[in-house]
Amino acid sequence: MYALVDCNSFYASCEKLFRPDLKHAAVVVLSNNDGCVIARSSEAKKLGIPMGAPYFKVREECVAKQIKVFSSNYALYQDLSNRVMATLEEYAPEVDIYSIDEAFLRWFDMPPSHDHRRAAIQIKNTVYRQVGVPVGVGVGPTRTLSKLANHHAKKTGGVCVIDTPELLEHYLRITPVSDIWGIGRKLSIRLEQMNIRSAWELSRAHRPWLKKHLSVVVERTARELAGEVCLVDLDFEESQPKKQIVCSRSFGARVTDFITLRESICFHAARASEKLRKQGSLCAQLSVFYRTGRFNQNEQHISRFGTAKLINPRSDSAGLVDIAAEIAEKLWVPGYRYAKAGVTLTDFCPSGSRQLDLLEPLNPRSGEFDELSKLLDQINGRYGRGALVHGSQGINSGWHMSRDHASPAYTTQISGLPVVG
DNA sequence: TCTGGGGTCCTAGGACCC
DNA sequence: TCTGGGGTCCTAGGACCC
Repeated sequence: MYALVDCNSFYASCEKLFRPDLKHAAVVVLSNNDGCVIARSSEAKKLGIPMGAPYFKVREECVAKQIKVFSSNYALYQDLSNRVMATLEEYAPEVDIYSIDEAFLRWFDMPPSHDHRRAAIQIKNTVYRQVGVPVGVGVGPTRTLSKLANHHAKKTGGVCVIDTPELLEHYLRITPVSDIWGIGRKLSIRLEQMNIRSAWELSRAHRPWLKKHLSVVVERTARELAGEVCLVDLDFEESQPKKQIVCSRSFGARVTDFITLRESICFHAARASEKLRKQGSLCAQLSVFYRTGRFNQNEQHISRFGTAKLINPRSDSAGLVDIAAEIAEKLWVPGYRYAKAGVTLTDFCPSGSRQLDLLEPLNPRSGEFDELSKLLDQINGRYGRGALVHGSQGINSGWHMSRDHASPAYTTQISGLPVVG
């Protein structure tokens, strides 16, 4: 059996945790740059604040309804997430952390006397007691069914267990296809056109037909709904290294000059390479993009994207920042109000097994760059992120995001004055 | 005026191989 | 009039997830 544990309104719950005065208040949390609503406490949901709403459109409503608004504080959320996951690991040796606020547990051979419901309730209560974050627990014979159970747990007191054929049929019948994990907007429309409206109908649909007309993904989902395990359990073994690393941000204000834009690109490249080194990988491809805002009808839009393939895979900050800056320059088109920029690293290999190029002479200085990066990581590890940066990232650059409603760093330290390199 | 930031997997089609 | 039958690998784009 699988159990899916999911934190309720996670970011909003985190903000409430250190503000007992807000225990019963309506709280919303905004995305970076205070752009959209990305989390709502149950009280805020009841007051009708929609998920994903642009903040400027609901700002007045929030004031009128006395809803407390927070900018997102990811350092806080990650720290609390770690505490939740550590608690879960006491309960099941096999925990697959699926996102910042949810994890799958795998239960083997639970004796019939030990009922799943009791175990789920215990997990829910323990996390709340030890960390203070409310969670819901869904239990089922496949991951897809544990997700489905978790979805219904919100209406059944925080715990929902699917462990008999009768319960399985019941929950499948009352679940519309659009609520199934893996069935998004486009697929639900297509399934409904095919007269498949409930999870029950999908689980009974003709499999080869699903595979032919939709995809293997839908076919697997149908099997999982019927109770057949299809999703591989690789993730339970060890945490897998990422296959792609993206660092991007919207600007606090529109950017029109190349210098500022390049500073942001260098910043993202440095951060991406830091993440790359942290997971012990090298990358063989680096892409840069920047674009104007997507929503303003009255201005010209442009989107720039460029990629460099690296003959010798690498992970050093200096080199990757350089390459990113070079691409950014080639892509530059003046005269637009740019809204967002980012860097993507792909094509990874483990740093221990660097594949050298047969024809390219080995750069005798590449080792120095790696040493420099190591030093950079050590200094930033000790004095806080951003203590030592590349000059090309700029100082107090004009593109950084606004966070007008940030909560304090309750559990995490913020570094002191930046040292400039 | 102001609309997030990450990820994964699959597919189709093209280039190439024998 | 007639023009084989297999394969692999790579990439861009789309769908999905949180």
